Amino acid sequence: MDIQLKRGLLEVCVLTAIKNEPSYGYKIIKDMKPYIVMSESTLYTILKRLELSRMLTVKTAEHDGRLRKYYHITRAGLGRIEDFKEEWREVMSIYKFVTKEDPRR
Amino acid sequence: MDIQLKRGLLEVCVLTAIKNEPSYGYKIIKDMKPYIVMSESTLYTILKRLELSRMLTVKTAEHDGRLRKYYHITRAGLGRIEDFKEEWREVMSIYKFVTKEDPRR
DNA sequence: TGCAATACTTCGTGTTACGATGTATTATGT
DNA sequence: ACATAATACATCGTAACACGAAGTATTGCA
Repeated sequence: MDIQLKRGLLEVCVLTAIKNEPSYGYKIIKDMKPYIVMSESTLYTILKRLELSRMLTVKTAEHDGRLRKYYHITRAGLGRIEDFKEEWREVMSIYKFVTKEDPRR
Repeated sequence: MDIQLKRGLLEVCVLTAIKNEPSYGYKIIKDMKPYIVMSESTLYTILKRLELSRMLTVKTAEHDGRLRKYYHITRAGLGRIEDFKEEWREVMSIYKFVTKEDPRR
C-alpha cells in the first residue's frame, strides 16, 4: 500500500487495536496485519508518539515470567478515533471528486 | 484537515484537476478548494514531482499577453488515478476496521 | 495611489514511515 | 544437540513531503 496513503491511517489503526482491550507491540502488529502492514520500528515510534500526546498510557506487566508493555487507550485516544470518523466525510468528498466521470462524455 | 490524511490524496487530486482539460497552477488551487485546500508552495512542489515522474507534461502558453504554464496529464497520470481507485479498496477495509463496534457490547 | 487578485518560484523546517541493526528469551524442528 | 524461527522491544539515520514565509511581476479596481 502506498506509504503516503498510510500516513493518515496508521495512528488511528493503532488506537483501534487497543480500543477494546489493552494490547502490546507484537500483538498489535499481528492483529493489524490483515488490514495494514507496518514494521516494528514504525509501530514503536507511533506508540511513543501516542503516549507523548496522552492518547494512551503504558503499563509494564509480567507475562510468563517476562515483561511486556501493555498499552491502554485514554479518553483522548477514544476522542481521536471519533475525530477521525468526522474527518472521513471530507475524505469521501475528495474520493468522489477523484472518481467522478467527466459529464461531457 | 489533518495533514497526514491529506498526503495520500493531494497528488491524485492534482491529476484529477487536469484530467479532463489542461490547467494551470492558480486555477488548480481554486478548482480544488471546495474539496481540499492546498498552499501554492505545496502545489508547485507536487506539479514538479508529477512532471519528473512523467505523470504530466508542461506547455508554456501565452494568455492575454502573459505566460502561463499549462499542465497536461499523460497516460501514466491517468493510470495513476486508476491505481488509486484500486488502492481504495484497502483504504475502505481499514476504515471498516476502525469504525467497527466491539461485538461484545 | 494603493490594494487585491493573478501567477509562479525558492528556501528552510518539522513530521513521519521505514530499513537496518541490535538485544534477549522461548519454542520448534531435525 | 544445535539451529532456526518466533516473540518482544529499542534506536538510529534517512528520504519523502506539506507547509509557511518570502520574493518577483503583472493586472484590475476602488
